[in-house]
Amino acid sequence: MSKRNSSAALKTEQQAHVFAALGDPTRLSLVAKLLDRKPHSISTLAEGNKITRQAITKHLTVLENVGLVSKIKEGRESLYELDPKPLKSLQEYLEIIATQWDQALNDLKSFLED
Amino acid sequence: MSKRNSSAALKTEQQAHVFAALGDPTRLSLVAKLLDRKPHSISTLAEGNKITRQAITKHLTVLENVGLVSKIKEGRESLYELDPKPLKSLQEYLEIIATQWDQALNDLKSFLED
DNA sequence: TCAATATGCAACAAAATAGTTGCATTTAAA
DNA sequence: TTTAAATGCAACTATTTTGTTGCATATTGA
Repeated sequence: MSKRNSSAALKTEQQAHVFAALGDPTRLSLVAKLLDRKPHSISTLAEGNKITRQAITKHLTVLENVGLVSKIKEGRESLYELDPKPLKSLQEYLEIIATQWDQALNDLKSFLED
Repeated sequence: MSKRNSSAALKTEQQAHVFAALGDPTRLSLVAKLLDRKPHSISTLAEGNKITRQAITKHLTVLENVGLVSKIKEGRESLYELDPKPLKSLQEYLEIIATQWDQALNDLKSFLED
């Protein structure tokens, strides 16, 4: 079919993984904490949470597996920082969807005005 | 602290539910099929899928629970159609995030240019 | 009315998730 | 060199998810 080069044209499968990674309140709040684009240690990210540090580590691994965060070992701590690419991709994906339904509405409008 | 009235200011918890609903390849493909904004029966939506109709029904229920689709019973069939509001909300949510990280980059830039 | 179509419902099983606890390892600091 | 801090790793449990099968119910059409 049509050829697209933008990152928004990734397979549905891939996008679903990113959606899934964001589909947990704990992980979404972790992403929110990382929005300052600065590296945060696991301990820092685990602060204030009700669940254990180990659980937080697992969530960070999930985010890392879909490329939403990257991990850098520095001294005795592991620093995580956000990678905006997958989020950008999702944004574009939703834009495409929005375009499609706007198109559907316009088609309907044209039809009704006929 | 700042007050926002847009639907993008919903709780993280709520957004996470929508992300989770989209975080499954089968469900995401169902949403794609519904993008024409027309009502589709369960059988129609199940066509071509490898999994059973009953499984599709469950996925549709998940989508319905987060408000992404609505169900209308017509005769002997159940018609599902897309509701774009939650998707719009997600889009705005991602836009806010994008704004935040752009801001972070600008702050960094200003700092470095100092 | 009878048969085919479209769903609904419920019980069940397998697999993935989310979280915990306990202990080992590595690094920084007193 | 001790101690405290930050993680890593593994085993284990509980819950949720995903999907199946079998059967019942409701509708449409010949």
